Amino acid sequence: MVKKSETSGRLDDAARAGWLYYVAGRTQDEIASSMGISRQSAQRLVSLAVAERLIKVRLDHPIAACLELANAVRNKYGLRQVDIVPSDPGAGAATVGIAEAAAAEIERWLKKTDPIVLAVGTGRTLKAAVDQLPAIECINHRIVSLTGNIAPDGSAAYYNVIFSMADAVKARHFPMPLPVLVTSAEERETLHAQQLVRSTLDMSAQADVTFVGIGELGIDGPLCVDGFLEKDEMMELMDNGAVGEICGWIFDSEGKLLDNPINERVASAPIPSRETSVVIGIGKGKRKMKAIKAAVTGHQINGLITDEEVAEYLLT
Amino acid sequence: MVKKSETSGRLDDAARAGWLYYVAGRTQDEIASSMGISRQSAQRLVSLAVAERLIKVRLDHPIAACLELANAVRNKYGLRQVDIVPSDPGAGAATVGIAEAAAAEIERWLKKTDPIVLAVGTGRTLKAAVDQLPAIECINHRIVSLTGNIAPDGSAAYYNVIFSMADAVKARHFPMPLPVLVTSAEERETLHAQQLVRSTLDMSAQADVTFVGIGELGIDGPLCVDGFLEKDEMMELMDNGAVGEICGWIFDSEGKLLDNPINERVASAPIPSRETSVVIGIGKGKRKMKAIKAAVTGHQINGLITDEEVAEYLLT
DNA sequence: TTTGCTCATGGGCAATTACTCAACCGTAAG
DNA sequence: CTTACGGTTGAGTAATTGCCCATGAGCAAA
Repeated sequence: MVKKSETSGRLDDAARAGWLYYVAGRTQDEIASSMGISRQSAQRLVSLAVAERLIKVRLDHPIAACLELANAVRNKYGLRQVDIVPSDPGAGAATVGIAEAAAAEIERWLKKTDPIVLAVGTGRTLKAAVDQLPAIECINHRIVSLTGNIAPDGSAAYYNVIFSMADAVKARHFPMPLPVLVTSAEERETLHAQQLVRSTLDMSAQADVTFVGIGELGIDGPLCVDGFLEKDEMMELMDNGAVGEICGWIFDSEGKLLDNPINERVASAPIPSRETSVVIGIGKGKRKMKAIKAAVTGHQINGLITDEEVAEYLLT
Repeated sequence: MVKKSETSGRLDDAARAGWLYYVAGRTQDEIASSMGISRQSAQRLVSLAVAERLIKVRLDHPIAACLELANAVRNKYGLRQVDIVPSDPGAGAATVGIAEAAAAEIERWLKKTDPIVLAVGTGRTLKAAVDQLPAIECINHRIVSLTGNIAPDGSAAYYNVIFSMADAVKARHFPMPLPVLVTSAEERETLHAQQLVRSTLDMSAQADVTFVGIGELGIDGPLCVDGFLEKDEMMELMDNGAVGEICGWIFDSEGKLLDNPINERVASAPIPSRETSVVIGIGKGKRKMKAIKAAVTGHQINGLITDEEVAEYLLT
């Protein structure tokens, strides 16, 4: 009781201070005196509210330039939905902006009243987006993971986003109790034949909407950084024309899935049908340009959330 | 074309600047140089984005709703201070939450360094609040009771809170050595003329801040339960339009003190001026709704601590 | 009880932001 | 051509905010 109530009491104070500051527009001095604390403490509470992600900021204006780019990209590649966020010239964090936009889009789907199946892939950008989600209750929806949640070392993979999502969203969650890569095509068959896995795979195939991160290849790409592939395996893949991956499925610059030993070992569910559902890819930045272009060219995805920089590249 | 596109172009710029500022977290200087404008112009664009409500800020915490309600109630009734605590739909205890909030507010006043006079009324809620107070030493302050401390049967009234307060707070205390109700207006005159009573009454009139419980009428209300009024007296009062009481002072649904024999026998000090001091009423729950609405409507109080349920009722 | 550690606090200061004011630009009316 | 006006700009300045640091309270281990 003591420790708990004190901690949450502090968060309550942070929320109150943050509200007074951002919503009511008071200065930190006013907040301090009205809450009976020092200005510095008020400042700390406000920044705590930000750090704890209690404060959500969203921009409610279609910036003309981004809208035009989005239209052009949608038409050129025949996508169902495109969101472009402004590029941040100063650069920096790879998920600034795009995470908020993706969160807004996820939220839009979750707020539907008709029950939906929402599938999620993996990736740092998607994780950042999910972290932006507010608390939502949507008990009618089901959320299913396309990718396994077990890393090469046997631990739960950090960037498996479905668990982060479960923190914020009250809906039924279906993780995929598999490694991301298995040792052989035969092992994959065996594992996928299990009843529990089978039903999750079936559900993912019925997804109404899917959010996936788009990963670039290279020794700095997620597959290597997270230890799924060795450096030399990666080099060989790239020599064979691989440029990107979604949920571990590796594709070439045409967006065709490669017919190689790695893809035979990917235990992820297939990317849901682009005919019957909306599959939204998320990614931005120079390093992902080629992968994104390939994904939209080969129709691995039919929706895209990215930034101006990538959008302009897609239009060249 | 010229005027229109320039205006919307300006809004676009504002949106972009606002995005860079709030979402990307860049400084106005950085925004200025990246957009090729002066720092002042960047600042203007950011504030324009706020003024045009392009920037939506949301606080993702249960307390946000309470703060919104508090603001609305404060504005609607012209109150100086409003605190709203979350309603606890499940639990029944009438003092859950509100007591802690009231205690925090009392503490805030007691921590002031300038000497103040703090007046207290009576009531179960106020008692519960005072029980939440930590030990404080504030020898510069004076605490004065508005109500008598003698019950109808001659015992010390349990819900006279000043004695509970004395347990926790080291400050000079001034109880009111009177019954709550006397037998006639004449007796009240006589008692109030006593030197000791006189000086306490004078002090209460100078209160900087006052905390009072708001009591509902009815045969289950405090005046009946504690034996101050008989059932038939209560029925008659209610027939005459009485809906609530503060320190025994009975008022109608407009918040006007009733001109009746009961009020002539109330020995409590008058409620301190709402012009010169802060008078904070405390109460929550369905049964007190009418009384609370009357009290704020008739400006018997200019501050309020209550719960969401009552706040919503006050706004209808 | 002492010691060492963590963490919240408030003071102080530098960075950042908001506001005021005079000047300026383009336009339209006289 | 002049004048008045609405709106914008940059400079300057006051207000506000972010951050570092010394301090002290609280607490657990010795």
